[in-house]
Amino acid sequence: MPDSIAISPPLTPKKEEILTISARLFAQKGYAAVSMRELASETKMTPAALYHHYADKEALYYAALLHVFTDKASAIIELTKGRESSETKLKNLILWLIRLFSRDEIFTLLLQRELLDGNSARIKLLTREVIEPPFLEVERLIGKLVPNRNPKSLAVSAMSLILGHFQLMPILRNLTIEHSSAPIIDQEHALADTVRALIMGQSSKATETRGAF
Amino acid sequence: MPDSIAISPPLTPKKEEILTISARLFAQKGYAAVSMRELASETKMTPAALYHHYADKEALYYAALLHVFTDKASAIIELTKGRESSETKLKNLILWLIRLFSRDEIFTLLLQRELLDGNSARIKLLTREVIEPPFLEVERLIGKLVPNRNPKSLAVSAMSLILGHFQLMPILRNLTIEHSSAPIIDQEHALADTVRALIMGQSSKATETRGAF
DNA sequence: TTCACCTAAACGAACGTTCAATAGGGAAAA
DNA sequence: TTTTCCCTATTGAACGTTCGTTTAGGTGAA
Repeated sequence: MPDSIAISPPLTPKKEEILTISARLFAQKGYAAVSMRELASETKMTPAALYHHYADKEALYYAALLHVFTDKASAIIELTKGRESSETKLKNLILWLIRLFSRDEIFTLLLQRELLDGNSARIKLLTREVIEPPFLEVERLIGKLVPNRNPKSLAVSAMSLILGHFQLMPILRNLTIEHSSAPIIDQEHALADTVRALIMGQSSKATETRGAF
Repeated sequence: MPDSIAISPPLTPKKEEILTISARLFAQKGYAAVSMRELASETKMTPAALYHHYADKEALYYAALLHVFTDKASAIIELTKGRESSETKLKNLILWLIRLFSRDEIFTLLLQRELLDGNSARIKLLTREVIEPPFLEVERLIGKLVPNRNPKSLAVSAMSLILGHFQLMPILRNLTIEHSSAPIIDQEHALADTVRALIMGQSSKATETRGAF
């Protein structure tokens, strides 16, 4: 048994640093708008040194995607194994899912860009590593809690609501909404309440007590 | 009084053709991934001819944005002036909003890209011309129909749900969902039912009769 | 004649990428 | 211990291509 658990990606510290910085740049500006020279400059290397670690720009981009996406949903297992009620599990799962996006901007940006420009293989990676695990668990809990409705379409709606919320963020700042001032943790809980209301099919008073987004 | 109503953009047919083709390319590949030579080739001109009509690439891109976004939400006036009940108005408004995205892929792609890369001025354009008009009307109707809840946060959630649904589309094809086969008009109504259920705070049986997405 | 519209050709800059050369550090040989 | 060797990591420089853009000149309708 090896000391380290992560044996799948044998990343040297240097490679890890490259991928972290590359992921940030690709997330902020998009694939086509980032040059190898800029990546080299940010990682304090020459372009030629970059090519020693990765065959070309696309390989570097894909490695950065893997670095950010792989095992992103692995923490789900913790949430589903507990002794809590299904209702509590769903609540925790939704909150965990929301924090996945709200607390990792680079991850969220890369995901949004991949949804626009990802080819079939990359969309499959995204589905398998990020979306599907929480989706299946949400669907399972809905089947238990709200059996008279279609769990699949309801789970899709829940994911859409969460994703759409973060997609809409840049516009919310222009809609004269008093949300921005609220602490992040309150915004997370408010969104979680809305998602739960959508699933349970009843208005939760919590959205009132917690205020708007 | 001129014959034509649209006096704001005095677009020649040639310019209109340029903008239509440019909007398609920018929507499909993104600003940085489209070259002036490609735009010239698609419009059957030389690059230099393109520069006769637009000062530079950014001006052309912004003009294409204006062409696609401007007055996109003007049809709302028709929906709000009628004699129908507020409930019917809301229903029609939601359906109209959904069709805005589902029946104009170029518009939807440009909007999603602008939400990622748009600067402050462009986000404001997007807000003013596209998002805010239906948003305010949805908010107003919610205030009438569900007065005990926060209209603003509920309207935001409705918009998020719709936008997120189309953002999630590429992944739905990988989630083994039986939705894709359904006619577009049924998908539109199913989504509309979900949005109304979110607003009215009750599960609508319609999502069952119409099936999943 | 004029002027909007177009062309061919080229500009310098930036792009992705390659290559020969070299520095550095640990293992192997002396 | 010292020397040799080797391999990884890195460099400066350059390759050819494509980029956004400009220039000088042409064409055809009013």
